[in-house]
Amino acid sequence: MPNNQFKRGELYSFITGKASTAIARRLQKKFNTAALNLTIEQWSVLYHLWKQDGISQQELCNATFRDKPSITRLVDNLEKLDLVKRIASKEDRRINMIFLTPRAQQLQDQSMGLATETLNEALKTVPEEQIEICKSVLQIVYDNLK
Amino acid sequence: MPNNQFKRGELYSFITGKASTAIARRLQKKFNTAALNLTIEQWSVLYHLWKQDGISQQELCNATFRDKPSITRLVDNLEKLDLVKRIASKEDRRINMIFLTPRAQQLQDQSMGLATETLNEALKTVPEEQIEICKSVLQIVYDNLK
DNA sequence: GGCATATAGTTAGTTAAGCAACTATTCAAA
DNA sequence: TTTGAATAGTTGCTTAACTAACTATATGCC
Repeated sequence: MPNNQFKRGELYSFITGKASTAIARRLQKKFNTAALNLTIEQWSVLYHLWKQDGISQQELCNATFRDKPSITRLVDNLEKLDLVKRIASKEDRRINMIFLTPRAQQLQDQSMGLATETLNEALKTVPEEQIEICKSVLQIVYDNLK
Repeated sequence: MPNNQFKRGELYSFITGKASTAIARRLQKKFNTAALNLTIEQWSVLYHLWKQDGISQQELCNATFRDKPSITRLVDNLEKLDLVKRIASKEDRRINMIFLTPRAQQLQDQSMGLATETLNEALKTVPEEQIEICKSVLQIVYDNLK
């Protein structure tokens, strides 16, 4: 396998993910400006609960690509913020089912709007077909390493 | 601005950067397996010092897209590992110039080889021209938000 | 039934990021 | 020349990530 396939700067950008970092920072700023009092990581958990409420912590791990301790603490903090509740499953008492509170349900439209707005700003000058190619490359990268 | 330009899954991947996260995790595992005792973040600082030794902490902030406290603490930890030294500038005593130790100079070839190897694994099934398009899109995203 | 194994989640310890507030030094303008 | 602003770096606080070790529950095999 050739060791000189990448020029240095390219290598660095791919590994450090400065584009996605920039997107996350911009979205966090919008959250702060809107006084949402929500981190991007917390939002990423709510994101999956808005799709499907009442899933287990393990399912949140899979959905958000995080390990179990990370989800434990994110759920801890979301509980403190009165955004989710842990409810023990009756069929399997090892499992916590995570449910949105009414407070969290209210955040969906506003925060998803800000996320869409951020992506529109990030991609406003990029042709649609290049976005598709970029997405597919990133998906392949993820699949290759998973 | 249209609020429905992105499907949900696409939005999420762009914001959370799961591809670059996967690359960083894979590289970290290679570092650990090779007993390099180095975090990806520490490596990213050394990366710029290998290009140019003896730059200031502020220049490291710009190069690595980190804020000043982050660099302060990364340099703290790199000093503890005997990988860099802070040397106060004689022209401007506010400035710390950061210099690689011989120990850090020895890490360059091995760690850069592992980084290249990781990218080759990540991108092995992706045509060259799609990699170029992906890179350019990510650069535009960064520029749009900077 | 009982024991080994797997699974769900938690806790502890280290590293790192972001923000705000702070010190020290330099520079520039009155 | 002194005073105010800008710059370089540090510290404290909170949130989050990863690893390893842990508890509790469930499952499956004998």
